[in-house]
Amino acid sequence: MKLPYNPNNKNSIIEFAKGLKGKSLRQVCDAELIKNDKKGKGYFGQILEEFYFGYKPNSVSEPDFPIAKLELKSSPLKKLKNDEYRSKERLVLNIINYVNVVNQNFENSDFLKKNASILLVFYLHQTDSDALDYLIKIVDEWIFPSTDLEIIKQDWELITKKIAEGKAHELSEGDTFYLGACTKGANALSVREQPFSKIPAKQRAYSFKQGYVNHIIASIANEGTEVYGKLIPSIEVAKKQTIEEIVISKFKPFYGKTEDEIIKLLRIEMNEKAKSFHANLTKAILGIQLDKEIEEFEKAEIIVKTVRLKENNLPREDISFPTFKYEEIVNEDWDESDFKNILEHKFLFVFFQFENEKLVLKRVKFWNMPYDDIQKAKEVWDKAKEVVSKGQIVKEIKKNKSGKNTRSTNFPNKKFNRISHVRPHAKNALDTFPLPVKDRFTNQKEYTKHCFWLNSSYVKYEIYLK
DNA sequence: GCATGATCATGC
DNA sequence: GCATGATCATGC
Repeated sequence: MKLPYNPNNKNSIIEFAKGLKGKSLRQVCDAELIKNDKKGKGYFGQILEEFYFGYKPNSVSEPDFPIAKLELKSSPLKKLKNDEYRSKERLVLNIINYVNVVNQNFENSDFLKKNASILLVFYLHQTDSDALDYLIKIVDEWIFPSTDLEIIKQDWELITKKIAEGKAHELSEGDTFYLGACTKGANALSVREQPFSKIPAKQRAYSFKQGYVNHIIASIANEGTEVYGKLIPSIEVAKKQTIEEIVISKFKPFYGKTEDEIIKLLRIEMNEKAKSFHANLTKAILGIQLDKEIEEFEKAEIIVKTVRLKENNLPREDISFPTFKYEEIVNEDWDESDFKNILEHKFLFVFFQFENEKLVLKRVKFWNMPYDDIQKAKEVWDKAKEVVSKGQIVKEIKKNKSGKNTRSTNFPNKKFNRISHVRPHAKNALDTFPLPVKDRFTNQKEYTKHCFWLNSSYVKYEIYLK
């Protein structure tokens, strides 16, 4: 069959691909040829390859168009309330071959051979419609900007190092900045061998973090770049220092200083009462304008947490995460859960400590939860899911001295698990989410919003003091 | 003094 | 109006 483009010529492929813009697969492919027997996640991509570009999907380590050195990737978008587009998820690339990768360097790696130049096709995902009807929004080639490539190289090297140390089974997305090692396979049983350990490791693929994909979308659309401030000023700096080193070197001069002293040294005006005070202080120390977001943090989806320690090094408060919806958690699998997703992020902790009633900057620390601890935190999630599923949230209702009702629950508390617990996180007791199953004790169809918390003792011993 | 239940404040 | 980061209040 003669193709309507030259598969050996990059420009020809890209020009042909642009014919997809504003269309759906049903509009551009011969609908007669498409059998409706393929469903699921990879369906859009398979139809795109076979019935638009006219080649059979394969899984070789070369790019999809080997002569033109171009890899084809399609990925879903979601629409925000303000009509802007964002990536619906991470972008999954080639599977990591644990055995081979330890003999490669970045420049000759399977990863770079396959993904140095990517033809991206972004479509708008719609929950209830057929993949053939998804509207294709963005079609363009993606080549890494040089500073990004430097970060990705460092990420790739860190992943490779972990495998070379026999720790492929401990890989986690939070280990790296832009390029992650995400699990890939039908289920948790999808494992493969690793070269320096007998422990089977979960099958993983290289992936761009969702935040990085959003950045790709924004730069293709050529918009939104003015809302970012850069941490890395040039490729020369990127080659010399990691993001981690840059951040720590900017904070270090302020270690041991009080908040007031830091503000004076930075010569900035700040409202110390403002809710955003700590976020702004972090930006100011990093040399980012207060009205801008930190580009590298957004791309790497780094979660910044400011912690105020008591004199005994214990955080004054546990650390909260967003509330979870009861109706969602009962239908979720751990692997797709919001809680696991958060725990796989990279965090930047900024530790202040009370000394003579004043807050002093102690240190900053990049951290991501070790694989074993994520497994342990799953027990808290499992328990919370069980309690909601069985309608067994409320354990007891008591009146306190002032005559107010106080309920105790069966949600996992601090004693249940050393890492995390579940507690209310609401405007007040009447601020609720609907329940999938009526609560047996109270007969209520809704319950006060709750969320997962990180135990203060865990933060002290496993993050601050380690 | 900590664990647990509950709530506040700001910004979008 | 709500999500989010942060904090308070009570009882053991």
